[in-house]
Amino acid sequence: MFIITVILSAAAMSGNMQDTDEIDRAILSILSREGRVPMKSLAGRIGLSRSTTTERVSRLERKGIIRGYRADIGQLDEGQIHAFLLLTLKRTPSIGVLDRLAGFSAVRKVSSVSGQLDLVVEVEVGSINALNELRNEVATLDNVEDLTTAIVLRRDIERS
Amino acid sequence: MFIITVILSAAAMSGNMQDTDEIDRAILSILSREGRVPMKSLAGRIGLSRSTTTERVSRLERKGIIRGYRADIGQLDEGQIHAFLLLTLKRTPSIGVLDRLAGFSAVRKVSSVSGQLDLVVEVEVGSINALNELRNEVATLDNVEDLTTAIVLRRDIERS
DNA sequence: CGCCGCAACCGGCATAATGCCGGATGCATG
DNA sequence: CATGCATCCGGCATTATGCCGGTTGCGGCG
Repeated sequence: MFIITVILSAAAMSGNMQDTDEIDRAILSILSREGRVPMKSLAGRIGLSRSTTTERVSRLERKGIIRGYRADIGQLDEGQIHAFLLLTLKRTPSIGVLDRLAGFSAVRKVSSVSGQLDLVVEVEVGSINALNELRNEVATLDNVEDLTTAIVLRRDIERS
Repeated sequence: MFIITVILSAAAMSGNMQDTDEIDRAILSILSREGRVPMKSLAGRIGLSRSTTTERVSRLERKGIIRGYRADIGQLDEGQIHAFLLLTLKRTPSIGVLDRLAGFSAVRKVSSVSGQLDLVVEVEVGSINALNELRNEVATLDNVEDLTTAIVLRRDIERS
């Protein structure tokens, strides 16, 4: 097999398409910080035309590399209580539950995990009452089989 | 101070402005899931005009309640495995365990929690083998009663 | 009690961004 | 050297945005 070297108009570097190349990473880097930036200015920053940039972004979306765009919600009213909700689902791919979870502003992070658990949900609320309400709402979501709540008493180690 | 009551054209209910009212919460709920939705369609969904909706969103941004917009990236840095180690201790508190955990460079975050669990440990390793070794080392630490490992398959939500 | 200011709302118009094409280019392949 | 393919660009009709003035309901004040 020959070495596939593509010199693109002296601007882009070599790249076999396939997955994410240098340009895609630049796009992801920008969009992960400025999710609402217009395609036109994104294009300008990475040095491609608007239509090409749009096409690349759509491809990243289709491929699932960009799963969506989220507004980054700050504290609604000074949340202090952190907790983990450990969820077991009845059926495991559950888009519905994720959508609902994303709707709670208290939800900070959701991870799909292997093992008996299915989701680790990190939440931040302003009061124990709010936590209880959230807990009840999450527990009664369709497809949620089991829910364990663990309130963070102390943050012992936090890096990076 | 008097109660500021705003009756909005028979559509919205009462609400004191000040912070976030019912409508703002609707906006946040939608934007937290669809960060790139056009203002026009956002407006349509919450039942206000485009300009009013835009003004509300800008206010949320100015107030810092919306911190920004992020593209939700799937796998960004490949090769890194994230996992939660859910620890139950024989006796709590246990300074010894925390010291030992801090000694592992793979340990990213440790939270003391209430409930049946005692510690939620977030780790980041380069391979499944590394995770297994780490798991074994942690499990055999003095004072560790039980250890559940949950590998993060996918990061579904991550804010801030 | 009428007037003013304010906050929240709406609609409209010029400008900017988007969606959707067709067409060019470079490269591997038969 | 013709064909297919991936990538890129530009242009035009459509849509969204930024910015403005105008309306409405209500508390404050003379």
